[in-house]
Amino acid sequence: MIEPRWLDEREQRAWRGLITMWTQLSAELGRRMAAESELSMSDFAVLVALTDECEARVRAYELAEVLQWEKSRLSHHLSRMEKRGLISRDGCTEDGRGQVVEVTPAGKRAIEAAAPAHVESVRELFFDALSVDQVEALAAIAEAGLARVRAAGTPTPQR
Amino acid sequence: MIEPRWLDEREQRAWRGLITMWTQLSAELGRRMAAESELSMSDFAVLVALTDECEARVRAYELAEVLQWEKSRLSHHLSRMEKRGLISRDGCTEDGRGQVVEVTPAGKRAIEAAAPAHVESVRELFFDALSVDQVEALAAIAEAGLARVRAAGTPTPQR
DNA sequence: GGTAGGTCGGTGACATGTCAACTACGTTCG
DNA sequence: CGAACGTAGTTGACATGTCACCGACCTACC
Repeated sequence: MIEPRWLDEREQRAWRGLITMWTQLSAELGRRMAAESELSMSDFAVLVALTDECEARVRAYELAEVLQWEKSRLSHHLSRMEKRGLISRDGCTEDGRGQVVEVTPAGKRAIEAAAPAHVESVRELFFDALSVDQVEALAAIAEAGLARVRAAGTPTPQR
Repeated sequence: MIEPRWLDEREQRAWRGLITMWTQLSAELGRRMAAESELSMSDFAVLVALTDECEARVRAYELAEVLQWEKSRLSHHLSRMEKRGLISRDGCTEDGRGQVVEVTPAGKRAIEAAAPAHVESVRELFFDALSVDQVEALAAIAEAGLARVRAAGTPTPQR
């Protein structure tokens, strides 16, 4: 067995730092979101995706694409959100297999109520700690990393 | 209601990029770890924490501290790992409330078998995409962000 | 001694995410 | 047409994580 290329000290710092930072940050954002609204981070992500689109009605597979979620996860989550009245689903006329997802008025109200505080939190907990250069660097790092994962990752999980 | 300070385009790019990159990266690392060993990423994290310590026997609250996990999560996870024979727990003689956690030989074998491939994956999927400067920048960003979250975050979740 | 309050850890109910399998429909090509 | 294969989405079993709460123990302080 070949001795693996262990992480050097610098990489170790970056890697463990990234893990801990992300874990803590997303946990805290989630707690705040839950405390101040009736939404979880996942609910929020779905509503953002639905609201971002120009079209009000979005095909489920497009949603999965945008969110980069497994179709199964999306299906389960949409069921829960539908039960809570945040979104609605209807069969698709052009494609008998398809489902079309739409935000309900209640869903729209929910995200509009939650968004401002969430953005504030993201700033307070993260961006306020960074310089403009660091933000720029982070964007580049994220893009490079993502490209790498996409290239090397599992050919097709259950999208 | 004050108009919130929405994210500008640069921040948006960094933020969404970070979310997607991290989600995909950790998912792929998890899939690989699961495919090539009997461990999940969480199991691995626990074993690393236990193995990193100079002492072979570690108090549970120390583990929670190092991992930055809620005590409840740790307790559940240790139960599962104990059932699978990866770790063992014993009452602590100095403190009647305490538990002392220890890696079993099977646990040691498991992490030693899993670690090389995991490091390779982390390199292949992430660090190989970054320059030395970017790694340095990332470490700084992670540290700045973490410090901010720690400072502003919820005073005491259930650690 | 005793009691108030903090700390360590566990438990149960529940929310969420994953995988594998399945149904139903669409597409291609003989 | 129709068989074979691909795609959209759902389902159920299960692993994991969270919250609220409990119980045992420790530490001060009277």
